[in-house]
Amino acid sequence: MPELPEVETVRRGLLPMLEGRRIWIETRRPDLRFPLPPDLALRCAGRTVLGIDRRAKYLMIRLEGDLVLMLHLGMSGRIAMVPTDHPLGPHDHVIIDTDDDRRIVFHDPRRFGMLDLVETGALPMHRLIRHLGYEPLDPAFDGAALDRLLAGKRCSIKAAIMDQRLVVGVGNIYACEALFRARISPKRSAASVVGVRASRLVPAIKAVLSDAIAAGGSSLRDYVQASGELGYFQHRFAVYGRAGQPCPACDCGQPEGVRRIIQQGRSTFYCPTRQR
DNA sequence: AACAAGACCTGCATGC
DNA sequence: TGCATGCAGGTCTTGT
Repeated sequence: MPELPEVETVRRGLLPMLEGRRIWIETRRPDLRFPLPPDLALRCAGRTVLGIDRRAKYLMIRLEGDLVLMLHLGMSGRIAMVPTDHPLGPHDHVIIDTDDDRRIVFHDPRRFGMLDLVETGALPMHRLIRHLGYEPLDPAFDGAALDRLLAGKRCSIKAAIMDQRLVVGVGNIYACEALFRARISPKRSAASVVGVRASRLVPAIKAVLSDAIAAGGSSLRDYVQASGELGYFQHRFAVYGRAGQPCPACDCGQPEGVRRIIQQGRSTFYCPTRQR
């Protein structure tokens, strides 16, 4: 269920367990979104983890020897720390064991997730990385950048901010939440978001993502202790999943409340009164 | 060139 | 209970 905040929270949870540790990988199923590199386990065996970065929704586990283990959680991917004698299930596809006897499990029922091993120098040109747009929390992603990205775009503003070639990390939930916060209708054409609307959107995107990361970070320690899972947390959304409920920010006076529509085959939630 | 639709998978909630 | 349907937080590929 990961968008950028969940992936970032996984990164922060994983880092203290893996940084500086030697790791051994076991692949229990070769076919995730695409086939795993066949020699993945062998090439990683016993290498030390130097650090973990994030680019878009990809985790980049940096290994000694100029290798990077790329991990994407897809729709249903989860990372958990489990005891080494914990029984493994049918969807526990990849196991990472450390030299201090910890075990990390990558669990992904739908198998839209992926894992790849690339040389550090080749990473920027990796086919899945090459076309990615701005990091939304990077200061370089500002109003002027958004203006350039949206100019001439005829798709909806929601489709635009979910387009990973423009800005990364914003998935279906946080697209809805950011547009709500910026009071912009998700149906509006991207190119029509200019002026005062555009000036609200960049801060809104940064704020919803930052708030969610903060919420994940604050719950992470307890959550790890409870279940072993890293990076999943209860988070309250203003509009996502709240069709029919009253708009939390205005008194619309309409009985319908938060409206649900379909855009690009995905559910969109918004307040038609507040968002224009 | 830009956009929408289809594809990939499984699990879950709902309704008959 | 069984079965069909629709839905789910992603994104690459295909088709118009």
